[in-house]
Amino acid sequence: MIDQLALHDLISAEDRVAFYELPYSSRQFEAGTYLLRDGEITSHCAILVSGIAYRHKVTSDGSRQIVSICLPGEVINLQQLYLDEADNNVQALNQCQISFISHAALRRLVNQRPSIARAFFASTLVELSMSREWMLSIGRRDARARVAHFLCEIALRLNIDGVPDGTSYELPMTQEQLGDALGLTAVHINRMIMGLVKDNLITRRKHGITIPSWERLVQAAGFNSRYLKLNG
Amino acid sequence: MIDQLALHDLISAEDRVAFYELPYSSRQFEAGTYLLRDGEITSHCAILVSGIAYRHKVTSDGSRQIVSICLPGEVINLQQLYLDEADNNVQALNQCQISFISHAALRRLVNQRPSIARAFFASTLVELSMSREWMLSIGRRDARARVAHFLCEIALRLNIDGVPDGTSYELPMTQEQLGDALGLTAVHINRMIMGLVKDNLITRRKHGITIPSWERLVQAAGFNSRYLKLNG
DNA sequence: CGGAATGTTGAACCGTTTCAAACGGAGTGG
DNA sequence: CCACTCCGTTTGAAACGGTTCAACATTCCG
Repeated sequence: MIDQLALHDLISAEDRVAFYELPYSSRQFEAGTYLLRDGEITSHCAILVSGIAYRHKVTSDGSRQIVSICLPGEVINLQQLYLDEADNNVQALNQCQISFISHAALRRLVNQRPSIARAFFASTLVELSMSREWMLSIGRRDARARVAHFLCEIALRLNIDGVPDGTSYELPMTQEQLGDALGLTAVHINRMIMGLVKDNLITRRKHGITIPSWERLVQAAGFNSRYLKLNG
Repeated sequence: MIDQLALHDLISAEDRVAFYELPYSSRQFEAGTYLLRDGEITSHCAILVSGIAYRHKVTSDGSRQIVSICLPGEVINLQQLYLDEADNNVQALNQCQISFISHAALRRLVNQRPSIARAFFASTLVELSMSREWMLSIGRRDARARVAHFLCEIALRLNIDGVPDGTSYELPMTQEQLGDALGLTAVHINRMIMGLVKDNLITRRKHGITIPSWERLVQAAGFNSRYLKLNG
């Protein structure tokens, strides 16, 4: 099943059927395995059907920056459909199910069906928009707001219709990974999370996050959901 | 003239002609004027024909992050072709000439000509790739490497065939703007630039940057051009 | 159960910021 | 042509946010 592909509302029912009829294969990957490797040249597009993954890059002296979180429905390596080599890595955070569709088949479909091309284009534009907001976070928000903002973003992307007070979700990331995502140290992430818990902006159980008051967390984060383009 | 649109090599000669025949209008903008405003809904795509601009976002408490530099050939607001509202600002750094093409005309063309759709898609993917590297800079490189890396990127984007030693270019940015681009303070930018000059990694005259040794600057920056996808 | 990975806490340190003051160049008006 | 102002650059000193290192607690997992 590749139902979860976020084809937005831009795609017609007929085109959706055409998409679903493409031949594909499916595989499971354990937490920690690479779904895409820097330097790799792929022949298939990989769609994340279930699970969570992260995309990261590494500097020449070895420090790592996570540049995005991949949620179900996203094509992990759309870039390689038109640009040759991958310049980033994608790694599974928990058990991930991936569907593969050959570049050839997808290119053919995209050339024949403008509405599908448009859907891919739009999803890439949203990704670009998210990465701009991510830059704003890393560059200009202090550590506390950065963590809060990240938690807001994930909450909303997992609950696209809104985040009622008391919403909780699983965030299968270590504090080290959070640090790499937000340009901070694991130690400092820990202190910030502790702070958020102390101020009752979130509560935790293992990797489960609960948000008692969406409004207060949004306030602490300076979060504005507009950049996620959720409402078509 | 909208010749400079970076349509890559992906587009056929025939399609290029079709593109150039689209009706468009052209205008000049002074340094400092907004070419795109947060919240704006546009009916035309704007192509930067000459001049340099920057794209930025602002946090809820007013600090600014520049998220990309726009060079000639780029479509400034491609995002608004498929997503409604702009969520970022674009401002001219020097005198800019902009060509406008209506969304309607461009959509029609893109629907009819897959190779043009592909070119826009590819250029968006490159922009995404650049923004990922930018995140890596802001998140994980120290101030000196960040400045050096930025100077490398601009040098290479302006001289896509390579940067021979002694290359120089105009960078019409204040140190405050550089700070906003790199997530630093104007004061600290100044110290870092001073340091680069002292170590003879760059020389300056007003806003002109000269690179005596590309290799040494690349070394200081930890720069790898791969993410720019310059070679098709 | 035992060992490794992750989370927590404290203290010292350091890169960057902040604040403040001086400097230089470009443009303006007298 | 000089005096004045404005904006951006330069420099110094103090303060701060986040890092580093190190030790210990906890959870995870075979």
